[in-house]
Amino acid sequence: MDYDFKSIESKWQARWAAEKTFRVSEDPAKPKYYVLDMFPYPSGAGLHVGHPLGYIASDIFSRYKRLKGFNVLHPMGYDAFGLPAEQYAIQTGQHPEVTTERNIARYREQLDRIGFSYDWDREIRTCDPGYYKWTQWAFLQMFDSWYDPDLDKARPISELVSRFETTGYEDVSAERWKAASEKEKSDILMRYRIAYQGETSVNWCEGLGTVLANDEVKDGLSVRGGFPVEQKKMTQWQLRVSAYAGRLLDSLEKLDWTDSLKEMQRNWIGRSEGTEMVFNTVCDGRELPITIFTTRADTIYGVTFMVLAPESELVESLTAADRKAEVEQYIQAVKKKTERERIAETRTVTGVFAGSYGINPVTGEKIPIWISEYVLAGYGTGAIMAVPAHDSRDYAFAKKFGLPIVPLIEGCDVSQESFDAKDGIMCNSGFLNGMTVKQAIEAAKDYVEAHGLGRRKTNYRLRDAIFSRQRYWGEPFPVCYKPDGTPTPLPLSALPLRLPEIDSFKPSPDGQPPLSRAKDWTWDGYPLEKSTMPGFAGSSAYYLRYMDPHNDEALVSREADEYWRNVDLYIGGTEHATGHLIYSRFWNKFLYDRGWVCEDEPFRKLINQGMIQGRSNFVYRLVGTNTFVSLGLKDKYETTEIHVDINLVHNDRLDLEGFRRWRPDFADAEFILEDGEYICGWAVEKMSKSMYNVVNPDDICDRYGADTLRLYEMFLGPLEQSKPWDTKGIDGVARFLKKLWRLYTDREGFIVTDDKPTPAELKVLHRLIGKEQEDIESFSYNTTISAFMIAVGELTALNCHKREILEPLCVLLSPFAPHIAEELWEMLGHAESVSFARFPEYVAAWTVEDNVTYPVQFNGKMRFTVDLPKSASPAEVEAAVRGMEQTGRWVGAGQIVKVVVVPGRIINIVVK
RNA sequence: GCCCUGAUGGCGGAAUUGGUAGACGCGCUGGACUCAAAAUCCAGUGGCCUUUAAAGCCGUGCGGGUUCGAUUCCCGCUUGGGGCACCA
Repeated sequence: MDYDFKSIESKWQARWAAEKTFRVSEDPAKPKYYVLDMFPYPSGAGLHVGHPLGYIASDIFSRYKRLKGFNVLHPMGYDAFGLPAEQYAIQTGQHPEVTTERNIARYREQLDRIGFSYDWDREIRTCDPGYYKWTQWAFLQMFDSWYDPDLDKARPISELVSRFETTGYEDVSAERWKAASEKEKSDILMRYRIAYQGETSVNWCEGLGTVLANDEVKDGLSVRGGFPVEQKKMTQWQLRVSAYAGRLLDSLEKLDWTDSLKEMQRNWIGRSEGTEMVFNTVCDGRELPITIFTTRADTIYGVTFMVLAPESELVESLTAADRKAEVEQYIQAVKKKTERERIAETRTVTGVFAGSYGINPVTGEKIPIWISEYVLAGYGTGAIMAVPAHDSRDYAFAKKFGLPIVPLIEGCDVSQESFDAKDGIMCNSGFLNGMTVKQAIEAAKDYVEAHGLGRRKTNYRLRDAIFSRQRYWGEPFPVCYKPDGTPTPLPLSALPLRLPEIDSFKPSPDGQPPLSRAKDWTWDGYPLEKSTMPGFAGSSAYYLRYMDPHNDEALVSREADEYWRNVDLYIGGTEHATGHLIYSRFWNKFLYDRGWVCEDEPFRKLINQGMIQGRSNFVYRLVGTNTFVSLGLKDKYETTEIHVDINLVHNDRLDLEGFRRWRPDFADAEFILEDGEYICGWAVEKMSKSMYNVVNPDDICDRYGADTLRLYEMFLGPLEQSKPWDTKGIDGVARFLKKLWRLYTDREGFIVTDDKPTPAELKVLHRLIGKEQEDIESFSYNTTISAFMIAVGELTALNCHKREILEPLCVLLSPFAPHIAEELWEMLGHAESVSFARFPEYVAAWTVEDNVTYPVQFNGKMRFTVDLPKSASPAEVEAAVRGMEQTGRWVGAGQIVKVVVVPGRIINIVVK
C-alpha cells in the first residue's frame, strides 16, 4: 500500500470544504485564539513558493492551538483594491473588477492545494460593497470626531461645537462662533476633525496621476511603478494620525513584536523633546514675533542666524522689500525640483538672505534671517535658530555663506566641523557656563519657561496621512459638496456608496480624476467627491470584520468583538512596518476611543516571516559564440553570464538537450564539459520571472504533495530569517513522510496492532510531545520537524506498529502534514477529522532517566565518566568523585576546590 | 551619517541560553539489493598530522577580555541584509 499523496490530498481537501471542518463561531465555553495572516493583494502573477511561507506557519499554529482546546479564528481574504488592476484597466479597458475576480479565483485555487484550515465562510474582499460600506462608515465617524487633547482621545465633534457655543475654544471665541456663517463654521471644524480636508504639501505622482502617502514613496519614486514624485500644494482629504503619535509610540511597549519592527515604528513616529521659543523679528522696520523649535535650548548663546523653510508662510512677511526679487527667484528654483533631485542634492547647500533680522531673546543680539530648503516647512514651526558650532547642517550653511561660528563648549574645535555631541562643559554661555551639556539643556528649558520666552514641546515626525487618491479602483468618499463648497457627509443610510460605472479608467482630459467621467455622480443633486480612498483604507480594520463578516448593522457586533477582542498572532512581512501597521493601529485606537471596539491595540504578537529568495542558475557563453563552458572551466575563457531556467538544471547540472530546446537561439549550442557534465553557476536573487528562478507551489504539490511542501518550507530554516529556496533538499522530508507511512502500513495494507508499547517506544513518543510543545510556541518549526524525523527513525528501528504510539503520533503530526494525518487517522478507525482530536498529554516520567552518565572534567579536561542519579546534589557528586580514588579511576591530582554539576550533562571538578 | 539584524562544515541549518560544537536534512564517498538503472537500506563524512588505528592539535567572521569552561557574556574591528536620512 503505497503513500499516494495525490489522492489523499484531494480527498481531504474536498472533505474539509464539504463538511466545513474549520468553521468557527463564538463559543464562551472555550478560550479564543485569533491567528491572522496579512491578506494578499491578488496580483496577476499568482503565488510563488515564497508567498505561502507565512500562511503555512500560521496554519500550523492554528491547527496546534485547536488541538490544545482553543476556539481558533483563522480567516483569509483579499486586499483587492489597488493600483496594478487599475493600471491594467487603463491599458486594456478591462474592468478592474474582472481582473481582480480572476486573480482571486487563481489565488484561491493555489491556496486550496496547500491545505489551509481557513474558515472560508468568513472570507472578505475590500472591493466588495458589503465590505467597503464599513470602510466608508469609519471615514464618516472620523469626519464626525475631533481629538480632545485634554482627554487625549477622539470625541464626537458635537462636543467641540458645544464648547465653541458656550466658552469658545482656542482662537475661536463664543461670540465669533455665533457670528460665523455656516461655511465659516464648517471651515473652523475642518481644522479639528480626525478625517479632514485641507491644503497640504503632497507627494504628487504624475506617472500615476495621483497623490501618494509618505510610505508609498521611496527614494523619490513611487513604490508601485517607480514613477518620479514631486511636492505640490493641494487640497486633500487627510487623517489626523499625528494626533495619535504619542499613544502610538507609548503603547508599542506592551506589544509582543520584534525589537527591529518596534524600532522602525519609533523612527517613523520620531519623537523629539525640545523647546518652542519666541524670537522677535524686524523687517523693514515692522516687528513680528515668530516661534522656532529646538532640542538644544542650551546653545542659545551660539545662535548666529535664523533660517525659514522656503514654503513657510513667514517668508512673505519677513522678506525685506529690497530682497523680494532674489527671494522669489530662489523659491521658484526650489519649487521646480522634484523630490528625487532634492534627495540627490542633499548635501549641496543653498539659501538666500531674507533681508530681515531676529532678536535673540536671551542676549538681545540682532541676527540675520535666511531662507533655505534644509529647513522643512512640515516639521516644528518651519523656522529654526541656527547654531553652526554645534549643528552640522547649520555649520555647512554658515561656512558657505560666511556667517559667524561661536563655539560654546570648552575645548571643542570647530575649525573643520561642528561639535554635535551632547557632552562637555559649557562656555561663552552666560548663566549656563560651567554646566555639562545635559544639565544646560534642562537649565535652559527652565529659564525659557520662567522668563516667558517659550515652553517645552514634544514634536513628532509622523505626519497626517493623505487619504485621497485620484484613482478609480478604491472606495468612493461618502461626501458631497454644497454650492458654497462645503463638504457634506452622506447619511449612513446611503452606505455603501457604490463605485459608478465609467467608460474609461484614465483621468479626464482636463486632469480630473477618473470618477469625473461618471454620469450623474451626484447625491441629492449635489456633486459627489471625485477622488477615492487609498489602499490602506480597506486594510486598516479588516481584522475586525473577520470577527463578524456578514453583519449588516455594524462593522462588528459588540458580542463578536468582546469574544474575539484582537489578533493574538499576526504573521506577515516587514514591508508594512511604516504603512499598514501604523494605519491599522491608528484606526483601531480611533474606534477604541469612540467605543466601537474593546481593545486599543489590534495585534498582540507579530511575527515577520523572512522573504524566500530565488536561487538562480547561470550558464557561461564564450563571447561571440554559441559555445557554453562549464562553471569550473569558465575562468580560462572570456564569457558572459546568462540566466538559465532552473527547471533545466538539477543539482546544478544542466540538462543539455532541454537547454537546446529551451530557446531557438540555443538549438545548436555547443558545450565544454567537465567530467562529462555541464555545471551551472548559481546566485541568490529575488524570485522573479526575468531571472527564470520562480518556483510555483503547484508544481511542488504535483511532484511531492502539499504535505511535503508544508514540511519543507518550515524545514528550510527559522521562520523570521530570509533564505533562498532550493528544491534540492526536499527529498529529505519526502522520504520522512514515506517512512512515516510505513509505520502504519506495509505492502498489503494497514498493520497497526493493539500490542502494549515498551518503555523505549513510549519514551520516543513522549520526548517528541515535549519537544513539539516547546518548539511550536517559539516558532522553531524546523527543529520540531527534525524531532519528528528522529522519532520516526527510532520507531522504525524498534519495528513499532502499535496503536498506543501511532495514534498520538498522528495527532502530533497533523498541524504540519494535515492530509496524511487525516488519512492515517481514518485508517485508525476515527470517523471525525483529526483536527477535533486533543493534543496528547505529555508524561514527564518518560523523559527522565534515573541514572545519567556524567563526563567528569578536571579544569575543563575530560577524565572519566560516572553514573549518578540525575538529581544528585553537588555534595553527593563530590563524594562519588572521591570514591573514584578508591577504585583506582582517579586521574586528577591536587585538591578539589569546586564541583560544578550541570544537570544531566557534565561534572566539572576544579582542582588546585 | 544614525538605528536595527545577522556571520557556525561543500550547502540549509542545530546547540536545552555559559557546559562533550556541527543535531536533523541535503550533497558527497563506500557497500548491500539488482542483468542494469531508479527506488530502498547500511556505513562514513569539519580541518590538520598519521600507511592504518589510537592519541593529539586546530576549529563557530577578526583581535582582545571575563571564566575551571565562551558559538553564547563584555570591549574594539571587518562584513552581509534591512530600515531611516537635511526632522533642528
